[in-house]
Amino acid sequence: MTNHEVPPLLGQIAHAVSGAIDRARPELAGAAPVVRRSEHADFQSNAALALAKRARTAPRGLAAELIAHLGDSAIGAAELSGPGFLNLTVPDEAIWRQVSSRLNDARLGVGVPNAGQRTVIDYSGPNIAKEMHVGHLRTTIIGDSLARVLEFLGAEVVRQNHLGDWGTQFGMLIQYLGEHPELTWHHGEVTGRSTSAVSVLDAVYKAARRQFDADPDFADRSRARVVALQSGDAATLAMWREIVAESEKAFRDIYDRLDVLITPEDSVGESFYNHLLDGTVTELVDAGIAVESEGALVIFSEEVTGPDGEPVPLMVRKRDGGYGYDTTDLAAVRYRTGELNAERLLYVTDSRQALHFRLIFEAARRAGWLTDDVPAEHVAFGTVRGPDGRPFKTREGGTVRLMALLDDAVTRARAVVAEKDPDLDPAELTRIAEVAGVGAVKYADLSTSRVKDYLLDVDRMVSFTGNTGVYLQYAHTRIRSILRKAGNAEVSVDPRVRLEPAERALTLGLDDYGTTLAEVSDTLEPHHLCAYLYALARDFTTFYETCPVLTADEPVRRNRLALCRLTARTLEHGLGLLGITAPERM
RNA sequence: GCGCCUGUAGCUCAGUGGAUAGAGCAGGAGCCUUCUAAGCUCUUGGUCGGGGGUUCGAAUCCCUCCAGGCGCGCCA
Repeated sequence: MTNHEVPPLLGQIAHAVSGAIDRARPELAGAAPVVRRSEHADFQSNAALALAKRARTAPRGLAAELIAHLGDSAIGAAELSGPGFLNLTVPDEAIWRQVSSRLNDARLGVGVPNAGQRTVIDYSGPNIAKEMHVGHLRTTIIGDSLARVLEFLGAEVVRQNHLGDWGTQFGMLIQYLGEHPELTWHHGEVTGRSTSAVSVLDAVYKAARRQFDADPDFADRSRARVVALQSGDAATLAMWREIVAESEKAFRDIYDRLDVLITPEDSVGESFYNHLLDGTVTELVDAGIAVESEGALVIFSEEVTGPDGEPVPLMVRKRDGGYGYDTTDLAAVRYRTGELNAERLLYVTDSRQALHFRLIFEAARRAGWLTDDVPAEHVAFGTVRGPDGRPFKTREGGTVRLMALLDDAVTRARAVVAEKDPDLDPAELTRIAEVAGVGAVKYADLSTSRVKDYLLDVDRMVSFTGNTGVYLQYAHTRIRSILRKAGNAEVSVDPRVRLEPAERALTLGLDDYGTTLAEVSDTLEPHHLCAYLYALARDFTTFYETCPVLTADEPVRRNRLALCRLTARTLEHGLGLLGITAPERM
């Protein structure tokens, strides 16, 4: 196994066309070669069309010049077509060698363009003592996939789970629990998969809220409890810590089941920043960025105005002297760049917070915590809606618990799997149903562009036909089946074998993997990876239908086995970067 | 009022200024003595919200209008 990058053919071709441009028209040196995959050949270059005007010549003539200057390159054949397209074909041998090199590389020949880039990703961020619901699904799944992709591309990823673990609501919760010692809410005391300490706490919180609104004496005691918490009263803090710990156990169950990589060590909640808030505010005041207004301390935006035409403020310190989330987020930027040495900051939250982060980033730049070479990006995503187009809710109008959604998906997956293969032993059935059900939920979420509202339809997700996570898993198991039957032997490639059309499409697709991952890194859109893997699985299926593997004569058989192995590895790896398991059989 | 986002087939969605706008689902017709039929083949279906403009070329870039969603100081 090697461990170095295998440059994609597309890049090699682009380089060759660039060279031709430089030689044919030195005054155009450096112009983009505009090379793409093509329906009419392996690749096409549209450079002549784009450059004809600058070169003061007809596109077809310029295209012909480029062909003449291609010289000795990776290109096998270049053909002039239409108004000035260059149709470029790569020799079969060169394509087979790509397969061979990738197969022999531990990283499938993918490079590390993000090498060493310290990237802080803020995602998931559930609230302590509250159930995780479908609203947390997107941030958790998208953030986790991005973390995996960036990490694979060499970035030093720092996950930050910005837990909602601080605030006045804990006063009433702690007070209520203290007044009701008969309540059982600890992890060990609560049984059943769909109940947990946090679901009990969620209910307790609602009860506390009701009493808070109805009983002025309790409200007073709760306010006193908030003061006790903030001033560090030992007993109150102990209770708070217990609540946080119990909640984190429940989150852990969800994260385990979702198979996401975030760990307790990544939990850096709002409370963590408490000791940094005073310093943060002082710095902002000293720099003249934060100013007093109506008794509060605010930062007025220099870019955005509100309904009254006045600059929109960030609330740095409330009139009552307290700090809100604006201050916490400012402190977090300062900490992440100053202490964690972040070179890239990502925030995976819903799109409604777009203005908030715009203001935070603007203020952080003015304060010098963010500089031009440290990009801070709000990785926004749309609202989760139900099949009726309205925000996803239960029939009663409540939020849908994430664990209940997963239970539902897995239960339905189990029914489908049992129907497809009635002889499956129960343990295997359970395993496959889990992987298929959870995979379906994740794939459905990751496979559309983030920013649009996301329509969550469990029926559609677990129908398991067409463009779903299961299609990819199924393609992978079919390949594994072939490889098992072939004895899982080491494979080698004979580059002299002629490529069938289906093999050609598959190999050119396999060559695009690293390019696709780089695109995900640039756009922070995991759906590009989904689309890539789906196309790859389709290309494999066409190959599977038209090119027999096990019954083929040598050396065709060996080459096809190599293609199977590389496709299986690419699918498995790509699914892995989406956080989806690729089982051996299903 | 201002700002951000969205508008592509009946439905859900792709679509880096390039050749005939693509998938899946749904509808119609077929394919299992042959590597897993969770699959495959064929087929029906489009004024790319409307109108201008830039360009040899626009779903894509610019302007404008329409429709929907979200946001705009003491909740996160």
